[in-house]
This record gives sequence, structure tokens and C-alpha cells, in this order.
Amino acid sequence: MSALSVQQLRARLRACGLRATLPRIAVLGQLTAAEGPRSHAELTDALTARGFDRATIYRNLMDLTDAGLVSRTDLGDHRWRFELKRASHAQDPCHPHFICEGCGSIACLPEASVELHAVRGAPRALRHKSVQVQVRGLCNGCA
Amino acid sequence: MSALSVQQLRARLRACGLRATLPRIAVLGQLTAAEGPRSHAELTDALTARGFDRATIYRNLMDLTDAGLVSRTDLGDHRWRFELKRASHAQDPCHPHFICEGCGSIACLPEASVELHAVRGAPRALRHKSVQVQVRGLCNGCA
DNA sequence: TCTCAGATGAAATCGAGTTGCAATGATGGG
DNA sequence: CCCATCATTGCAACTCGATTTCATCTGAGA
Ligand SMILES: [Mn+2]
Ligand SMILES: [Mn+2]
Ligand SMILES: [Zn+2]
Ligand SMILES: [Zn+2]
Repeated sequence: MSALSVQQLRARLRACGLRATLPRIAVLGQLTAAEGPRSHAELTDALTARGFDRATIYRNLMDLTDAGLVSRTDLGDHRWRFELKRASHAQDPCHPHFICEGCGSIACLPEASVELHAVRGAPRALRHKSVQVQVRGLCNGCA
Repeated sequence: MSALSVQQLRARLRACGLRATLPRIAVLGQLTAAEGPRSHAELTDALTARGFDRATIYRNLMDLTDAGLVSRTDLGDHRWRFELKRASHAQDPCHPHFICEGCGSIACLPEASVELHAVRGAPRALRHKSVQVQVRGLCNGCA
């Protein structure tokens, strides 16, 4: 999506209590400019040219994940992918997510699209709605 | 679920054109006795006591998958899991699964516990029920 | 500027998954 | 029942992403 200025990236990091180091700004900048989830290898390919180490990129991805700026998911291909959490994508409550197994895109589903029933044999967590729902399939573009 | 006799397991393998070897019968027997998806490591732990090698167990899991007796899925925890395809167990091969974020255990959910609604804005895949649903939370033991 | 907890780079390690190969054994035909 | 054949096994090695170790460096507050 839109590329933020270095000052904006730095401010966002500091707001989370993270130091604004060169590699960390670069990683956050890459994820901000990306349109979808990115793997560690993809970011490494894009950033090693600037001299950053793959372990540093990895740790920064984990730092951003721990700080809540980024989400880490496995789209089923056995590789972790990192995606910037965007305010536009309304992280409201724990609404369900749709993961396209074709293109890897993640979409927020309307709260009403998934209805949970605490039928016999289901964990009690379903009754309290204290669960996170993931629906995997092919998006309209990949179907 | 129900444990099949060695003869029944052997017959099921032969019907798929697979040789009924000791390790293969044991792997199919484990998956038949299991009530949910099992990882390669879990089957290895259960079967190395009988002297079977982890590579053999792995290749048998792949053989059973290729033969269509077993499904291989990644429920998002970065480990492949194998589950017997049961004629009885809800014809729908895409029944929902519950993943405990505390202990990592995986359980099959009753088909009726999750109801999908193809509301406006949801991918068409939801309408065709051609999706895989994962519910994450804490199991009764970890709550 | 000074200081040091936090961060980096380089290399090692981990672990699930996968494969190569020589020895073994299940199966079908004689 | 025996044998030949080829699928399968046991073992070790290997792949590769993920993760950690540790000595050195640096960002940010004092
Ligand atoms: Mn995975
Ligand atoms: Mn299941
Ligand atoms: Zn898609
Ligand atoms: Zn649990």
C-alpha cells in the first residue's frame, strides 16, 4: 500500500516501545509497502542488498509481531508469512478471517458469516465465543 | 474410533494396491484408532517402540495419502497432520477442527458446531461450503 | 557526551521433512 | 512350496526454514 516516510515509520516503532534502528525501519517499511503477506525469505532478498543480516530481519519480524504491528500466519505452505496490520482493516473484536489458499490473501469476514454452536462434544470455549475462527479456501479471484 | 483387526487393515491396504507390510499396517492401525489428525512425530513416538523407523513411518504416511486413504493438512502450526478419511465420519472431508492454543492438541468438531453464512462481502467459496474451518482457542483442559 | 540495555552480524544449531542406498521381505508365478 | 522380482525397509545423510548463541555495536535517555 502507501509507502510511509522514514519519520512516520520511526514514530510508529517508538510508539510501540521499539527502538528505531535502521534494519527495523527497513523491515517495517517493506511490510508497509507490500500488498499482502511476505515471507522471511522474500524480505531477506529485498533487504540483504542494503547489508542487513537475515537473522536481524527475522528477529525484527518477530519483534514487530510481538509488538502487535504485524501478524504472522502460515497459509498452509509451511512457511511463515508476515503482514502489516492495517487500521483500515478494522481489527475490532475477534472476527473470522478468510485465507485464500491460492494467492495467500487474507480477508476479514463479516461477523455474521460464521455462527458457532456449542453442541455436545465441542470445547466449552465455543460457548464463550472466546475463539478465533479461520476459514481457508479459494477467494473469488482464485476460484 | 473403532480399532480394526489386522485382517481388515490388510484388506484395506491390498484394495488400494499397497503391500500389507508390518509398518504400514501399524501406521494405518494408529490412524484408524486415533480420533483426530496425528503428526508424523506423534506416530513415530507411538511406533518406534515396535522397532519401526521414522523414515518408514513417514513414507507410509505419504503412501496412504497418495492412495487416498488419508488426508494431509497443515492446521497452521507448521506441522503436517494426517487423518484417516472415514466413510462414517461426516462425509464432508472438510469438517471443522479445534486447535488448542495452550497444549496444541487438535480435535475434530461436530459438523453442526460451525454454521457458515454466505452473507454479502464473503467469498463465494463459503456458499459452496468448499472451505476448511479452523477454530482456535483453549480446550477444556487448558482453559 | 556518557552509558548500557537493547540490537546487530556472523555463525552455529535445531528440527520437521525428505532422500539415497544397500539389505530385506511381500507377493505372484512356476 | 520355492524362487525371482521389485516394493519396501532401516539407517544415515541431507535440505532448508526457523531459531539461537555470543561477541560487538548502537540508539536513546540521563
Ligand atoms: Mn504450515
Ligand atoms: Mn478431523
Ligand atoms: Zn486468492
Ligand atoms: Zn489444550
